[in-house]
Amino acid sequence: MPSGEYDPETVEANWQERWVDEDLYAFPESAVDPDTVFSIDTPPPTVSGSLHWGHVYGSILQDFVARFKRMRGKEVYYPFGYDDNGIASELLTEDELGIKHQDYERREFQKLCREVTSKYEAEFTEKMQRIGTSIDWNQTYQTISPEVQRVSQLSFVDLYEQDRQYRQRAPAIWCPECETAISQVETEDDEQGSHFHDIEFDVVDSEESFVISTTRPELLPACVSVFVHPDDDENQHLVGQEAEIPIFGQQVPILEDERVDLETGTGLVMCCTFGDQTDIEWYQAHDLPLRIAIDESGTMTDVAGEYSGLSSDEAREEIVADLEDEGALLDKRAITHTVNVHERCGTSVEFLVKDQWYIKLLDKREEYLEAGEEMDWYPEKMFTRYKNWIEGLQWDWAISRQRSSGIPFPVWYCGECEHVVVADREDLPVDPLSDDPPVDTCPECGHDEFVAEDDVFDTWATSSLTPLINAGWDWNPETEEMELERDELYPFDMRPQGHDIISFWLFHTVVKCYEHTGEVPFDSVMINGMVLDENREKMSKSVGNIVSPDEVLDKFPVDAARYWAAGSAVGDDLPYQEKGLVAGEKLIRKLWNASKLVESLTEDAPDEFDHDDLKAIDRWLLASLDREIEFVTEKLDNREFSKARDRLRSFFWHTFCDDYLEIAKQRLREADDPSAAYTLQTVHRRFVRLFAPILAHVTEELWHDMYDGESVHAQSWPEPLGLDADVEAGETAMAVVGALRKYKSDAQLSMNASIDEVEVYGTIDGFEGDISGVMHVDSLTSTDEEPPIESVTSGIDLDYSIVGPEYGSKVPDIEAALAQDDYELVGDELHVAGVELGPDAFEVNEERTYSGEGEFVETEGALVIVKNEN
RNA sequence: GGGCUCGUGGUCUAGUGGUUAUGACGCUUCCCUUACAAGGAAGAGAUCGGUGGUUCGACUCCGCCCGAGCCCA
Repeated sequence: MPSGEYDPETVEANWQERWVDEDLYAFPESAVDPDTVFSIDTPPPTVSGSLHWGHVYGSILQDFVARFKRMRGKEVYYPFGYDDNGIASELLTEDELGIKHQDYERREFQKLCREVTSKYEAEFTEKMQRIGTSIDWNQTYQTISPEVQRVSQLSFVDLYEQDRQYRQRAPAIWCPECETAISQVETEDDEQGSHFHDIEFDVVDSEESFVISTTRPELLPACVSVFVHPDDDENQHLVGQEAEIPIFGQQVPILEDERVDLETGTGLVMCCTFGDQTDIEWYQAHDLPLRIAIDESGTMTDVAGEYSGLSSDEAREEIVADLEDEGALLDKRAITHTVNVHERCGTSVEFLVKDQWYIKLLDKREEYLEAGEEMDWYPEKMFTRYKNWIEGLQWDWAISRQRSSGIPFPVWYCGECEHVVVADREDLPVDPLSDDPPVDTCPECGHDEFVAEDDVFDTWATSSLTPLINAGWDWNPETEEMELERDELYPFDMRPQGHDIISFWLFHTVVKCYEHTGEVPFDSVMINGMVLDENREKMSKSVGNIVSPDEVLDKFPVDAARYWAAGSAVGDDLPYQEKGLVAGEKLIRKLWNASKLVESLTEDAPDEFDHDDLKAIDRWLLASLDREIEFVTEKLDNREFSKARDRLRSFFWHTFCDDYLEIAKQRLREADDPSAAYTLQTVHRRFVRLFAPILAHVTEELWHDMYDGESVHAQSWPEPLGLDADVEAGETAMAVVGALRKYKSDAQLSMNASIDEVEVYGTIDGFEGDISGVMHVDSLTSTDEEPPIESVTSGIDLDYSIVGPEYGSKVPDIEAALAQDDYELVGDELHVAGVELGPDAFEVNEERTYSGEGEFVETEGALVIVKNEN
C-alpha cells in the first residue's frame, strides 16, 4: 500500500535487482512463433570506454519500445553485446598489464584482452542495470569471444565463395607512425605548414617548358603524368604532348582532367604514385602505370635511382638541392595547406600500393538502396542519410588491416603461385600464423609451402554481424549450408542506431547480412539523436561539458531520466536539462500521491460493475480514457514518445487529478458509490499500465502495492472499453467547473467556499450533482433554454477554408467590407461585397451582456450565472 | 567546399497551407481545499532566425542569406 513519500532511491534499486534475479525479461528458451516475437538488434557499445549519457539516452529509447511491445503481447528479444574487439581494448590491455601485443601470439594476447575486458564488462553490466532497462541478461555476447571470431571468419568464407570479395593490389592509406593501413574514415584534415617548390619541366620534342608547384619534390621519381584543367586555355596546347621529369628523366603524358585545382599553384599538376587522394582517382580514371618510389617504412625504392635507400625526408632535401644545381628549381616559398592525417596520432598519411581484401559494394548500389527502402525508418527523414551515403560511394570496402592483433583472415597463399587457400568452416576460428592450412599441397600447382595472411579484419567487419551473432548463424555440415539457429529472430524487428553512424555501422550491417541471408536484416530502424549539453552544445571531453550518468543518477530517480529521454522527437538531438528531469520527478510524485488517494477511496471497490449502471461522469471519464489510449498507443507504435508522454501526462494530471478525482473524492466520502469506486480503480489500473514503459520503476512499485503482486511489465496493454458516453456534456460540465473556479479565484474565495445559486444554460445532463458537489453550490439549475441575456453582433468570422478556395482574389474585398460593417445578414446567408455566403462559410460573433441579478460567466458550451450573497 | 538536419515567448518543445501558434519550466497575483504548496486558480510574455518570392491566405511551400549540429571532402 503506497504511503508516505515515494522513495525512489530504495524502490528503484530494489526493482532493478529483482527484475534481474527473477529473469523477468527472459526470452523463452523454446522456439517461438516469429509473428509474436519482437527482436531488437542492439549495437554493442565499447566496454573499455566509460558509459556516457548518450548511451543512457539511446538505451532508454530502446527500452520504451521493448516494454511497450512486451505489454502488447510480444515475446521481446532484447540482448546486450559487449564490444571489446578493437584497438581501444588492446591499448587498455597493454596499459593494464604493462605488455606489448607484439610479444605474444595473437591467441594468447586475445586471451589476455578477454581477461582485462571482463572486469570492464562487469562494470558496464552494473551501470546498464542501474538505468533499469529490460535487457535479457541471458542473451549477451562479447565481440572478442572465439564464437564471434568464428562468425567473422565464416562471414569472410561465405562472401569469398559468393565472389563478393576480392584481393587486389590497390592504393591503401598508410599511417607511417602506427605502421598500419587505415580506412578513409579514420583520416581527418589538418592545416600544416609546408613549402611550394616551383619546378621547371621540359616538353618533349619542343623548346617549350612549363612550371609545376609541388610540396612533395621527393615524389618526382614517382611521377606518371601531368594534368591540365579543361578550362585552362593558356596551357591547353600542352595536352597530348609529353613532359620530361627533371633529374629522373622519365617521359610522361600530359592529360586533361577537371579535378585540377586552378586556384592553387600554376594550374599544372603532376600525378604521382601516390601523393594524395586525387592521384589515386587519376590512376584509376586514366589507367596510369604505378611507379612506387617510397615503401611502407618511408624509404626510397629503386625507382628513385641514386636516391634509393634514403628516407623520404632526406631524399627531398637532396632532390631539391640537385634541382637547384640543374637550374630547374625556380622558386621555393612557405605555404600552409590541408593534408590528410591519421585521426588517432595526427601523422600525415601516405598512400601505398598493397594487397588488400575488399568487399564489393559499388556493383550493387541499387540493391543496397532498395534494402534501405524496405526498412521502416523512425524518423523517416533519416533515410536520406543512408541514401546519400550510398549515392556518394566511390570505393569498395577495404577490410584489411595490417595490425598484429585483431581477428585474422582465415587465409593462406601458395608460396609458388599465390593461389588463395581458405580455411575449412569446421576449423574456424583459425589463425594462419599459428595454424596449418587445410591442404598439404597447393590445389593449383602442387607446391607444398604456404604463406600465411597476416592481416586482420577491420573491426567494422565484425561489428556489422550482430544480427547474425544474435540469431546463431553457423555452418551446418550436414546440409552444407549456413543456417540460423534462431530463425524466428531474423529479420530483426528493430535496429536502434545513432544518426552519426548510419553511414557505416548501419549500412555495413545491412550489406553484410543481406549478402549472407538474402534478406534485409531489419524491419525497422530507430534513429536516436545526440545528447547535447544545457546550452545545446555538443558534449566533448576537451570542452569539459560531459555529463556523467553516475552524477545524474545520484541526483535524480532513473524514472525522471526516463521521462526526460521521452522529451524529444526521435532522431532529433536533445539537450540535457535538469528542468526536464525535475518535471519528471514532479510527475512521479503526482502519480504516487494520486495513487495513495485512489487506494484510500477504493477499498470497497467492486471488481465487476455493470457498465449500464455507470453514472454519467464515470462513463464520461472511461470513454475519454479510451480516446487517450488510442492516441498513446498509436504514438508509441510510431516511436513518438514525446507525444505519448505529454498527452498522457496532461490527461492524467488535469482531467483525472484536477477534474475527476476531486469530484470522485467527494462522492465517495459522502456516501457509498460503487460506480465511482469501480471507475476510479479501473482508470487507475489503466494509468499505471500506460505509464509503465516510461516510468518503469514507480509504476512497478504501485502495481505491486495495490494490485495483483505480479509485475506491471508482464501485464497486458489496456484496450479501449468501447463505452458510449455523452462526451460533450462531460466536457461542458468540466468547463462549468472551470468557470466556477475562475469566479472564486476572481472573487478571492477559497476553492471550498460555498456558492448560493448557479444557473447553467447549456447541456450538462447527469453532471449537475458533480458540479455542485465539488464547487460547493447550494442550488444548481440547468436548462437548454435561451439565456436571459442581450446579444449584440460584434463582427463576422469567416471560415477561410471554405471562403478562400471559393472566392480567391475576392477575399480581400470581402474582408474590407466586413471591416467597415458593410454587410447584411439575410436569413442564414451573409450578403457582402456582392457575394452571398452560405451558413457554413461564416460565423456571427456575438457579444453578450447580462444585466440581471448575479454574475455572468461565459464558458465553452455553456453560459453560467452565479448568484452569491457571501 | 558538398550533402542532410535543425532554428517557434527568457529556456525546452508541439504545430507541415486556412488567419486568435501547443504545452512545460521560469515569472507575476491570489488560494494551506483532510493525496500532493515540489499543490491549485488566474495572468503577463512570441511580428515563428533574416530576406525575397509563390498564394485569396505562409510558422508551414520555393529561392537566397545568417547561425547550430551531423556526415562527407
